[in-house]
Amino acid sequence: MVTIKDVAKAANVSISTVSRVLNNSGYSSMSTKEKVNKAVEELKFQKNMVATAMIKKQTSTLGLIIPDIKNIFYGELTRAIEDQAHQYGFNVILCNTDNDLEKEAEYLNFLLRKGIDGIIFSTPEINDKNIREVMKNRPDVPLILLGSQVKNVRLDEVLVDNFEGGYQATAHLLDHGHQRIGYIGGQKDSYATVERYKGYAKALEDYGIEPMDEYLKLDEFKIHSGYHRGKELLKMSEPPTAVFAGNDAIAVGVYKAARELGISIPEELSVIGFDDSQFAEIVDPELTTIRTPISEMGEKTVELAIQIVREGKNFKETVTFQPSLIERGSTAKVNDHYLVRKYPS
Amino acid sequence: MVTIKDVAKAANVSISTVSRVLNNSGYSSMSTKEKVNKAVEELKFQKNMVATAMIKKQTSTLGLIIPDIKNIFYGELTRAIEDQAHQYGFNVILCNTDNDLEKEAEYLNFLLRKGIDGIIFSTPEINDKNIREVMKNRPDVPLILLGSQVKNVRLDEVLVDNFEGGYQATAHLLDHGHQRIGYIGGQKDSYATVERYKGYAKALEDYGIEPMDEYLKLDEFKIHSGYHRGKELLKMSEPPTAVFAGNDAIAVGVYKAARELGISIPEELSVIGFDDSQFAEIVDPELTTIRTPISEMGEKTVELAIQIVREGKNFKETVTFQPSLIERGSTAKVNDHYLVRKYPS
DNA sequence: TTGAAAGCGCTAACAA
DNA sequence: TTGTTAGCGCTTTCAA
Repeated sequence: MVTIKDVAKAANVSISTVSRVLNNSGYSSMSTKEKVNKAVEELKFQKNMVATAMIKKQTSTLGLIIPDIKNIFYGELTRAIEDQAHQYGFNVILCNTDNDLEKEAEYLNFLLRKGIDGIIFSTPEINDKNIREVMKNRPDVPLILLGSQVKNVRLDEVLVDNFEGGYQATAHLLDHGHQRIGYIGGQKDSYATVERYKGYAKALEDYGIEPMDEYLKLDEFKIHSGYHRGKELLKMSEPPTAVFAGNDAIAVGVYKAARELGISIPEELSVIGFDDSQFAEIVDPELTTIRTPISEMGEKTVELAIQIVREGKNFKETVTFQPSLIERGSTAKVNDHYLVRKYPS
Repeated sequence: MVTIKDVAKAANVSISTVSRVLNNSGYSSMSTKEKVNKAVEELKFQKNMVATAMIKKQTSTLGLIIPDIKNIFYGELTRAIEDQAHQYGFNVILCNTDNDLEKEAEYLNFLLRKGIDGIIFSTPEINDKNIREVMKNRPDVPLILLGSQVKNVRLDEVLVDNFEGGYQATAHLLDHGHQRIGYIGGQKDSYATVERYKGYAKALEDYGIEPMDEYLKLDEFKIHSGYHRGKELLKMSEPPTAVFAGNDAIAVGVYKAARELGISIPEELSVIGFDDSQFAEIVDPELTTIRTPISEMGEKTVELAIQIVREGKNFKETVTFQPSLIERGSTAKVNDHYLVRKYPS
């Protein structure tokens, strides 16, 4: 390994001089600069960042905590984050926790000991236990929440307006004449699940409809959840004519359930998703969904994180992005014929 | 920050004693062990891994180079790799290159300077330029190829038998009576594209059919490629009755093309994919595909990498996994009626 | 404008 | 069984 020492020897200067020209700090004459740069090139010297990290206490790496990178939503989010981090000269260490708090704690421990410069949390169920622990023991490490909030914890947060999204989705369905609208959410304690539900309930209320408990199902933000809960919904004696799925994966599961039951979308059942992930354009009919500006949120999060790292202070800022309705083929006017056929008198 | 020094002071021993009990190396009496451990607990001491890395020249982190984590195939692969790495106490730094050699070089540079212990390469088009550079300048850093081979470079490799997979896929179609079979591959120079094509061609040959250039399309391993190339294929005056898609994403694109042209799968067109990714079970009908044992390959790769890191030598081993046919609903017997309808006399 | 020297937090001889 | 000491490769005073 070529070190600064080798460069110093080759350039016939001291290592501190080499360091100075390498970092463009302090003074150095043009001629020594040239000498040093020449030696650097000849020896193909690359500064060892571990040594720098030890002194500066900065590693130019961020930790990213998510439940599962296989989940397409996190794939898109992670890509945006990694790209932006790369722009700023940072690397990201990926941590998949499966929402397991112990696993999360292990990762946290590792990240902290490796001296990462900041941690981005993006898990649906954020339990404050680990977060509080980190805040207490390592107040120097920037933490940023992406997509979720934690009760009673004040941190920088980047969110999508889930309430608004839930409202838009439900209003869209109501505007198409649907009255029996199911909601299949993710984890019960998830911020997104709760907020989207609130938007859903508010829309129903505004349209003069009482939310029915039977139409409310909570599970996980996964395909199989949508499938099972969707089946439950569709097999009811008075099934909903439309389903607001907590995310696109759940919507995909609902498609599958409907297919198996011979129910066609959107003729007999309208489905609306959330996120506008890749899934939305793959299914047939293409999925009407609420777009979460995933990339923008990822980018903003990294910018915030790096700003905090550089300026050394949390802003305790909350940045909220607005969702938007993307209308495709999975939602349509409620079909009275269907109602008649399934429930004659 | 609590350091080993603080612990030493609290336990009333020297720092080397603390280091010894921390690492369970050398001798130390039961009583001092207890003293030290107590101090460690009280102070909540965590060993700074940056300092250790500097001395040991090991960071317990691996670099993973892929084209794009948004791509569902790499999501699954990355998850398997990260999990296994975590098992061994390693972290992984994610690098998305978009197959851009310059970007790849940048990442490589970073990883090397950060002292990562090994690099896993998993990109379809592996150009040997960057790899050779690393091998030359940093022969001490383990490199492992996952999913691809590079000409004239001998490295540890973990592969799936692409030829066999291509053969199986094509034979399956041929067994169903198809004679006009299209192949839509990924990047022209990609190892997977080429090997799968060879398997395809060999199967045709074995069944006495001459491969036709018009039925061969190459693009990228992406949905839109499958869509565009699929349309080209399906709009031919004598279109194929079956398509072997180079991967599941391409197959999804073919579905879309078929849908737009009013061609139904599998009645009028059989489609077979490759990988058995999440996409396969989402589409309707579910996709018949060749299963690549993604998780197993990811795990094996990490095991190899860590073995090399620990034992300090490359084995130059090639591990090949066997693919398998997963039959679902997208392939069926060739439909003579269709042929007649579309080409009367 | 440059160099000597101390030190980041830890490990590993070596001596005691 | 323990402590002293010399580094790992770099940055950063401080003197010169």
